[in-house]
Amino acid sequence: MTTAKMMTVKSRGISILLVDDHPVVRQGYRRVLEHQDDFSVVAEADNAANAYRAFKSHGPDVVVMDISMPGASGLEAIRNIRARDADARILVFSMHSEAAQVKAAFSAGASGFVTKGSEPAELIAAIRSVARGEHAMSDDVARVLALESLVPTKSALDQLGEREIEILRQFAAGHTKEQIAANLNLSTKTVQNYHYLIKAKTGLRTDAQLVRLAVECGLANL
Amino acid sequence: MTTAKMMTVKSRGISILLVDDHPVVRQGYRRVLEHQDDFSVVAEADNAANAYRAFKSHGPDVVVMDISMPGASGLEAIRNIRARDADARILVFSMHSEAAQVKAAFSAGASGFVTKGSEPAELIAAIRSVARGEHAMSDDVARVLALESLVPTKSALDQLGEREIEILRQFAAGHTKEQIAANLNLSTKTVQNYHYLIKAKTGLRTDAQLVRLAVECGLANL
DNA sequence: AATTTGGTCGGGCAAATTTCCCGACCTGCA
DNA sequence: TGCAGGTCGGGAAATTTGCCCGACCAAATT
Repeated sequence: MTTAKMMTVKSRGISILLVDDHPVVRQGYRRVLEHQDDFSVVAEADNAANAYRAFKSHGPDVVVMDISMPGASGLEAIRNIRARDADARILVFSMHSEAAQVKAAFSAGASGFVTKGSEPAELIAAIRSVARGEHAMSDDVARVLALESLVPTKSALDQLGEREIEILRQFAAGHTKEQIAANLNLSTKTVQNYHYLIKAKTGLRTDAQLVRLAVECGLANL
Repeated sequence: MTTAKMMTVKSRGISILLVDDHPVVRQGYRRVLEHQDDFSVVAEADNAANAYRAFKSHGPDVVVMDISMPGASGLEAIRNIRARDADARILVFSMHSEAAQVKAAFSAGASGFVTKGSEPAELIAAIRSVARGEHAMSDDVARVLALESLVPTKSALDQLGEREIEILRQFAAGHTKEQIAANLNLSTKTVQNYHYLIKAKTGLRTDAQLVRLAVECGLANL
């Protein structure tokens, strides 16, 4: 819709904002990307807040963002950026390729999703795609998503309700059932019941497995 | 001891084997490192087994390795490589900087430890150091290690016995107490007692917190 | 309007587990 | 020789889990 203003800023290349909390990793991407003649990394950020600031001041064509960052979720950053500019093109670049995480990213407003397990060429192609206003994802992500759209609900997480997910998140974060109950204004018994329900629905037996599930699905960090 | 053979291979630069399970990340490092005139990345590997093979066939001056890899632990890879060549120089390049993980890496035979949160210059300097046969670590790692050598036993893990650590590891991996008991030829009761003891010693209350502790200390992956 | 569906919230109760405390064994060490 | 500390498990009370149930409410169906 309002792509005109973009055009005025730069006529030939694709300007990129890099967001990742690891300096060396950022440097690496920067070199990989700048090896392309038409790419130019105009800014970097190491957290969600700085990403938003950098986006405001540089208005890059594409934001390449690692969503697993300390503090505010990368999803938050995506929402913030999109709230300010509904035309922003954000390509998330993640370690994992859980269907739930991918969906969350897209529904937060991302235009693409590439895993760190992809070949550099895939990343580069994806950046070109989202710069063109298209959506893009790496092959492995597409496969996971396709597979889970065929098989009823393979992802184990979307068979969980809103409340269950919230409790799982807090549980994985290390909170006691009493703390969770207090946080959500529930009785301890209810939290216990949810805890049981979550295990029943996911088929998991151990609390440790629940934590791993939560981490894999991007509900918890570390 | 056997540094002579190294000398014959290349007389001027530092040859490097890159080990990381993410292709794009590897590409990034490769570019960062090859930007240095005297560095040359002679091989890459995406897991522990390939790392060992690549080391055998290329005999690089320095191995730069991410230890958080799927399958066999990176620590295992370090031990394997050092078992074959006690002179091998391995620089581990990790996300975390937990004292326990750092110690584990060094006792496995690593020559250096740099976190991904470090500046590229630190990585480069560290590679030069270990190539010279010295030990190296990034500032943040040094700080963590120094701090924990000053404070009695802050690291929560070294107050745990051998057996307790093993049980914590298996527990964090998602195994049931019964499975753990079976694996170690113990009664379920004993495993329960250890589980209780671990929580008592670490001051942790929740199973989820135990998992996080284990992951932070490099006992478990993911 | 009536009903079905599904998420949320919690009580109840038997069975299982946790929480502590205890004793026994073995090893290294002073 | 004796003590400290890691390993292994029993016992008993307190707590939690596993599973089932009913109640409420909101949205979707009929």
